[in-house]
Amino acid sequence: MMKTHTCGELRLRDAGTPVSLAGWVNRRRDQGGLIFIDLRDRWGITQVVVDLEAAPTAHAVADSARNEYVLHVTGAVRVRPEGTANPELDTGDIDIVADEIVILNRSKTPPFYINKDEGVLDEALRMRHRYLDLRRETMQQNIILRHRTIKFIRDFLDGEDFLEVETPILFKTTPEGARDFLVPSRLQPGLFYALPQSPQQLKQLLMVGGFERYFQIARCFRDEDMRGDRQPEFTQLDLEMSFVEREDVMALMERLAIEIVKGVTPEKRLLAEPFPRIGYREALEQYGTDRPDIRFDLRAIDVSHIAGRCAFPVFVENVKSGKKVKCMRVPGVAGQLSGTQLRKVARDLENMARRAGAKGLAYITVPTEKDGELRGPIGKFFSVELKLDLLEQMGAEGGDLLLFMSDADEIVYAVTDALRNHFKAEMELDDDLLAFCWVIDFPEFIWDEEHQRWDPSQHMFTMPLPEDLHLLDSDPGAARGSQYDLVCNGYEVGGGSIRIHDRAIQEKIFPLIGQTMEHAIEEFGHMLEAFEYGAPPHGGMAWGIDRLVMLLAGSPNIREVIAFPKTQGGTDIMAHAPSTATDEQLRELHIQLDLPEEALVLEAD
RNA sequence: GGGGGCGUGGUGUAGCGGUUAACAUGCCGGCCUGUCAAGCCGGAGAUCGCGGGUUCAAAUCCCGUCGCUCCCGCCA
Repeated sequence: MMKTHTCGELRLRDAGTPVSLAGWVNRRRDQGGLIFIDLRDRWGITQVVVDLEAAPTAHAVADSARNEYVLHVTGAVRVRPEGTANPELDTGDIDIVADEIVILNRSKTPPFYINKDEGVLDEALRMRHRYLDLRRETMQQNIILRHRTIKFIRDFLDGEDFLEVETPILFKTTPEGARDFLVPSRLQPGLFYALPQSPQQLKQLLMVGGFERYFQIARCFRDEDMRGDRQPEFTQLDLEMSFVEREDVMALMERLAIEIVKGVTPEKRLLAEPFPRIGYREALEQYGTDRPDIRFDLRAIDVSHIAGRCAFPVFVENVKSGKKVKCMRVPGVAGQLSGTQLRKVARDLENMARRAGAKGLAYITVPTEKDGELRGPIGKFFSVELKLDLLEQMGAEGGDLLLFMSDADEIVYAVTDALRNHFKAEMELDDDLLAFCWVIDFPEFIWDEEHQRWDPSQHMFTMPLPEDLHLLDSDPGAARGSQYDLVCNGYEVGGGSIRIHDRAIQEKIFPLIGQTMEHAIEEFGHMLEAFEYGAPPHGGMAWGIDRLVMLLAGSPNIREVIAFPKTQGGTDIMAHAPSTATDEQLRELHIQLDLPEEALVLEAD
């Protein structure tokens, strides 16, 4: 080995030890006769001192070294002279007096700073030189954190008797409902593999295969548009258990989540333990989304029974026709604003509501003085008695801004979500606070207007809640699934369900979701057949590892915790993927291109 | 498919109709034996993403385009 020690481990106790270190020049300080080099590796930084008189050859080498050069240093550990220790460095009590320095490799001047964190850097530049970006301390820490998280999960599940089993990447379309990535088969002309959107089918078949407790750190592929929390390929903790009910899986998974946080990022705090459980319907009604960030308490509250009696015609008519009037209380804001400022804020919020589909956004402000009038365009429509009812219902205090939404449910949800996200951005929430919650009682199906049929809200193998099984025949829309989603700080970090292991129930699902039995058998016949050979009751969960690590790292997006992520356009601008195939390759695959005119092969820059 | 943001020396920014295109840092050279964001002195480095238009005059205004990004659709 070229190194006797890492650059992060030498201390006072090592004084006098002869050592060999190797790493990158993080920074060089040339004093003339004395040169200091901060040598960096992934474990830390150690200061190397080179004395012109004591080691003239080493000094000459150090003189020519530059940032990011790769050096091998031989010397001895010495306690730093009185008053020159650096408390900022773990190794700051000592330095290495170099006897010999070898340049293992030189480096061009890097295109961006590796030795200091400048905050926001152009992502295209970072991606083009990702191997350099990865040298930066934050990226090193993120990737290390990712490793530790996955290691922790493996150890935990191993301790719970789970087996890690690999499943194919070249497989067949899976029932998640996203667009598949296809891989043409050379041996079977005209046929295609689909990359798995998740190992969903395979893990269920592993249960039929008798393994009882399976997990996998599995790469998954979905050909959909990107977001900050979505990549076309991403990593799941995929997991399945036999002979369990919903509570068994949830309890184990909750314990895993808590232990990950405590074991991997002990500096983080959990908002609540046990994790709160929120019904899907309740989540939509109060937060406007099925993945609420419960670190802050802005909620939409139904005030139809009050607003329906006020004199504002819109509210009265909406309530009469069965629509709700919802109210969101924004504490304090109005009290701090002048009339002009308030009207501007209200106008901006209203525009936001319109973009979310609403026709408008009514508001009132609560007076700071007792017995004051409600202000705002619709304040005058509330009598004194109604005003008191409203303020009590909302728990409103002087200076609060009350926002009113009244429209079709979906629009009110969208507005609620948009408003919450807007205020969230202004609130500077604490990233060290992890607000996990479970969202449960999802509907088994969601109505698809476009295709006029039911769609599985999770996937077609999700078992309805036992008490709702009878609804499959009478009122499928009312049937709840056994699904559970694990949400943290507004991100869905995982989800799972108890699966259907009974072919009879499975066969009821297909026609409801517009699948003919013939088609179902063609695509999923192997599943149906497997269920006929003693499939055990089973259920499981899949976690988005990228999102989980992102939250643990406090990163703004999952690209920060993925070594080589893709851009929003699905490309890798370092390696230029995707790229064209040669005619030869295409011929072997029996593929002809039929490109739209404008797509004359854009080789990424 | 749609809406928004950004693009100026290597990097991060300023400039927003007439400037020698500014500042910091980095880079190159010199000085310096206890620095650690080292310091001091000197120097090089930008056709302002690209194309077109408006104008006597464009980094600046307009249109288009490319790249990155945020969001909606899509996707759990």
